[in-house]
Amino acid sequence: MGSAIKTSGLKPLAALSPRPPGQRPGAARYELLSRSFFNRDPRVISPELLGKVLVRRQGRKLLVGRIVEVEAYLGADDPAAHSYAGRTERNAILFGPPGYVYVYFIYGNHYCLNVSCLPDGTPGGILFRAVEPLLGIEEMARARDVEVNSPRDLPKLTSGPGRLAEAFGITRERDNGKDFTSRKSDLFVASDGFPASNVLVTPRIGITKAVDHPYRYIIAGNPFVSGPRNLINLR
DNA sequence: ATATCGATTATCT
DNA sequence: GATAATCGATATG
Repeated sequence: MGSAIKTSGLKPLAALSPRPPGQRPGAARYELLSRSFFNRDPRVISPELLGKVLVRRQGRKLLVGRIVEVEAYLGADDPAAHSYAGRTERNAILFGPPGYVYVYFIYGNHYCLNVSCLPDGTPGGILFRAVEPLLGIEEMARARDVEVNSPRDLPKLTSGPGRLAEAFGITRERDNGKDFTSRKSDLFVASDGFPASNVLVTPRIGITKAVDHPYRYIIAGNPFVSGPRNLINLR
């Protein structure tokens, strides 16, 4: 506590995350993603999720981040997935209908945000690994207790699954089970018309099982992608 | 720049 | 009792 947070005047790295021509962040029109969008294989959804925006309504404030990195997790075929060993109380959301928020707590410290995929009864999900902050940067900096003095500091806010969860105030207690496709929800995903480009597929990171599968999807070159810069191994 | 390590707790064996 | 879909700090080149 107590460390000053200076964000006044800071803008998102607009050059690196272009919007539709002439559109400013506050003017974005968000189009919700549908239930059927998530009712598919997470490996098909993942690249389409890149470039979409994650939105948190916080009272009057809006927290918005451009999705730049996700990972797909499957069911019985995927030893790295939480659903691999079958349904439990913790992972129940992954076995439910598509488009719902799955949050888990890890390493005694961090929350991670996922969305359920595939039809009711078939497990699968997508882990949100990094977003580029667009709106609510001051609020994110406060939530992270990070000092942002230059654009170079911005990745500290939302680059990494634990970081983005903290920046958006995401916890299991607060958010697990929410409908990701409802505007009534205070946490949802939407399209603002920005088309994802330069999508690259790599092996997933931070796991010890099934490390060979290329199920990590990133916007190549985007500075908010997490992990070592060299971990952009093509497969 | 890369490598290693400690923190801290819910969940599962 | 061990592990974990992580992070931040420290050490070393």
